[in-house]
Amino acid sequence: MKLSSGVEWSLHCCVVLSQATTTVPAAQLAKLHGVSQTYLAKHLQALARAGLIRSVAGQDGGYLLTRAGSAISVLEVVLAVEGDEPAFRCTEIRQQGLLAAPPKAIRKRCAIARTMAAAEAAWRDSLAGVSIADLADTIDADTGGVAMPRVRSLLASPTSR
Amino acid sequence: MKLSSGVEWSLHCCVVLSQATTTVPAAQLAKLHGVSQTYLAKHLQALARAGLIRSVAGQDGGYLLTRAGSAISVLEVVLAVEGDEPAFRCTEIRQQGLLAAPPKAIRKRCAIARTMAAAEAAWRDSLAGVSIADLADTIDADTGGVAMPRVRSLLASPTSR
DNA sequence: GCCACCTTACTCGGATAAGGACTGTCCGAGTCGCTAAGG
DNA sequence: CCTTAGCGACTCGGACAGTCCTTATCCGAGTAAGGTGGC
Repeated sequence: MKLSSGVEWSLHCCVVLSQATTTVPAAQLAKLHGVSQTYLAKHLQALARAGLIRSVAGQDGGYLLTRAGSAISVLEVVLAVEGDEPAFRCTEIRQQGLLAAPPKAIRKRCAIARTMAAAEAAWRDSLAGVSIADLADTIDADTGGVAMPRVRSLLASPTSR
Repeated sequence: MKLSSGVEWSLHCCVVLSQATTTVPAAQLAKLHGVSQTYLAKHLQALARAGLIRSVAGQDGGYLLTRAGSAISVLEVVLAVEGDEPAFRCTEIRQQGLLAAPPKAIRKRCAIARTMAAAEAAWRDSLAGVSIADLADTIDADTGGVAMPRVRSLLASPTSR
């Protein structure tokens, strides 16, 4: 089990975008975080397809959040990048081989699949309870109120544009 | 995010092993579930390395649980197959690029990493609360008490041996 | 002075290679049970 | 009848290819802003 590195990148980018008052190009987001510009673009496109961010083409274009940071959960970002398919996929082993279960038992979902699904639901609930704004607030608090003003300052500075 | 199919196989095998009174060869476990014999062996070896099952070589050899099914959690099986590394790995993006955080902020772990870790902890807690014996009981209940006796019967029959 | 058009530069978007992990397979080393011979 | 040595077959264990997904990259289509010429 491994999460794509794009999840981390996307979450950081969403926090930055939540501080922006105008569009931010993908190239600038890449420079701010020191990651591959072209590969980050791929993940931003996934976020755009999911409707979390919106793209503006042409001069002075870039990306912006479609909603307030407080209205976007971490779960939405993770699912947009990773896909909404469950991590555990039941292949119905119980219907194969010598142990093939009688049709009567097929009424209910496989107990193992239910157990794994319950765990994944707990994971999703945990992520659904945290918003992008919460992340920004926490990061700001961790740095004594320095981080977010600095982000806004860098976004406004024309040098990195 | 995708879990290895070996997780599903291993869990089913552990349920079967919890019903066995003697060793069960890997080949038989594969036939019971209709899966690849050689590939299943790979995952069983992982379970053995984790100390969940023990291998017995030679004639009438095979695998057996090292503990009672009630003393083995689903989480242990999943971690044995998937590895105990967390799904989300923080690469410390906050220290890279133009947004490189001041050293003062490095005292605490990245807020994003903490959020992801908390969700993963919830996932693990959920899986840790279910044992192999619980799975066996649930499967048995789902089938009206037919499944587990049938497993024991097939394990005892010499035809599949 | 105002408007329309054009040029320009910048942006995203999808199509295109390289690497690594999961999936699947094979054969060899080691071990236990059975057999048979000897005491 | 009991012990013991040898044989045989069965078991696991690690080493070896195939395929899919993640990672990384590139160039082309589209678009908005700014400048320019005409009215």
